[in-house]
Amino acid sequence: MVLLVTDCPSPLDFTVILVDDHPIVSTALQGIALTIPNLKFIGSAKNCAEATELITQTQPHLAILDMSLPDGDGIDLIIACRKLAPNTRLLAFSMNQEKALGHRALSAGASGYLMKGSPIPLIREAIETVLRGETFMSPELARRLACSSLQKDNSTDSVNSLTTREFQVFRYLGEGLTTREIGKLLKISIKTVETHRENIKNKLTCENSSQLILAARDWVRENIQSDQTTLGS
Amino acid sequence: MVLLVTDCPSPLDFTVILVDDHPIVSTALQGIALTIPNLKFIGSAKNCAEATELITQTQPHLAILDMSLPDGDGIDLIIACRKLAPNTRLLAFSMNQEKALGHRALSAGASGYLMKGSPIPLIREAIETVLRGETFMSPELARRLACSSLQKDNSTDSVNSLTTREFQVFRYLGEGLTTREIGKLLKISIKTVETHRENIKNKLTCENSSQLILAARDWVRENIQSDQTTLGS
DNA sequence: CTCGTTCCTCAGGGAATCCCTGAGAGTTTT
DNA sequence: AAAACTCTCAGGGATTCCCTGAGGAACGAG
Repeated sequence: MVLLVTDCPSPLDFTVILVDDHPIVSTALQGIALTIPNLKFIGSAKNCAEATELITQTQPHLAILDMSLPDGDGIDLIIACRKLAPNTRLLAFSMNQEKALGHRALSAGASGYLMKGSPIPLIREAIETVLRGETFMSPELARRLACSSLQKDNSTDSVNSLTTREFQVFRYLGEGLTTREIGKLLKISIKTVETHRENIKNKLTCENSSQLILAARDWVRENIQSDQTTLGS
Repeated sequence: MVLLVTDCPSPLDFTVILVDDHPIVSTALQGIALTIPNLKFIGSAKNCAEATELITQTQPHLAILDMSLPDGDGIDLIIACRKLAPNTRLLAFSMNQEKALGHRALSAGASGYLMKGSPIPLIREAIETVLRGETFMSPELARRLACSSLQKDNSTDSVNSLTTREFQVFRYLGEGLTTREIGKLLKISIKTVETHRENIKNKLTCENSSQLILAARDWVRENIQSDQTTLGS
C-alpha cells in the first residue's frame, strides 16, 4: 500500500539502522525490517556514541532509536542526529510511555514515537508510516496527549514556572523535609505550605504526594548536586 | 541435581513457554528457542495471570519469566510457579541487572537470572544451562555479587535486611507508587502494605514517610538503573 | 487612579494516609 | 516442641492530603 517509489529515480531500497543496547530487541527489529519491502538494514549501534558515528557515515533514510541508552539521553541523540543527518527520519522507540518523553521526542525532531510494548504489526506500521514521510505516534501516547493538550509537561519548564515561594518549598521537599518542617523553616503556616505543595503538584502534573517528592528529589539531584553531565551538543 | 534426560525413554523434546509483556521480546525469544535442538516452544503469556494459567496447564520443562510484568511482581510469579509446576525450571529474564533482585529471584526458586541486555549467544547458553539442570547467572550479576561480598556499606546492608515482601514494597515506593497501588499490584491489603512500610521505615531508620520514599528512590537509582558505567574495554 | 493579575498567605473540612499496637496463621529455626 | 520469623490484616487516634475559597500586598496596564 505504500508508494515510496515516486521520488526515486530507480527502485532504490530505503536504508535503515537500529540503535538499541539490547541485542535481543535489536535483532528482533532487524527481523521485522526484513519483512518490509524496499527496506534494507545496513547497521546497528548499541549506544549514543556508536549511533552518531554510524548515522553520520551512512546517512540512512531511517534510524530507529532506543530512548534509554547507557551512555546518554535519547532526546539528546535525536537532536544530534538532526544535525548530523538532516535527511534521516527518526523513529523513537522507548520503554517509557510517559507523555512528556513522547512529546519531547517529537518536538526534538523525531518523526515517530513507538512503545516497546507495541504488537509487532504496529511496529511494522510505524516504520512504514515514517518512511512514507508522515508522523507516527503510539495510540496510547496520542490519547494521553489529546487529554492534556493544554497542559504543558516539560519538567524543566514546569520547574521554571514555579514562583519563588513554590520553588523554596519544592527544594525542601526534595531534601526530605515534611510540610511542618518547611513551614517552620520558612516561618509560615502549615496550611500555606500545603497550598504551595498543591500548586506545585499541579504545575508539575504529579498525581500524588509521592510523585511530587520524587520529582523534587530528581530535580535536586540533577540541578543542584554535583554537575557532571553536559555531554551532548 | 536431576538430569532430566534420565527419565526420558525417548529423544523427547523439552517444552518451553515464554512470559513477557513486550511482543517484540517474546517473539525474539521464541526465535532463539527455535534454534535450540530438542526445545519446543508451546506457548506464551503476557502477564502474571496468563502465565500461571499457562504453566499450570502445560507443565513445561522450562519457563522464561520477565520480571517486570504489568499485573504483578516477578518474584511472586516465581514463587507461584514453584508451587503450580514444581518440575518446571524457571529462568528469570529482567531489565534490571541488580544484585539484590537477582539474588532474590534465585532464592525464590529460579534456576537462572538473565539480563535482557545480554548478547544472544549468552541467552541461548542460559537456556541450555538451565535445561541441563544447572543454575545460570549473568556474568555481570556474578561479578557484582562477588564484589559486594567484600565491600559493605550500611545502606546496602540495611536494605539487604529487608524481607522479600518488604523489599518488593520498597522498590515500588522508589518508583512513585502509592500504598494503594502497591497493594493492588501485590494483591494484598492496604493495611498489610502499611505494615510493611512501617517495618521498612524502622529498619532503615527513616523519620517519616518522605524520607522513606526518598531512600527508596536513591536506592533504586544506585542499584537498579540500567547498568553499565564501563567505558573502555 | 483604578482595574486586573499574580503572588503569598491562611482556613475549612471530608477523605485518605500515617503510625503505632496487637494478633492470628504459616513457616523455619533451634 | 518451643522459639523466632514472616506475612497477613485490623483498630484507631494523629496527621496529612487535597480541594475550595478568600483576604491582602505588589505591580503593571489602561
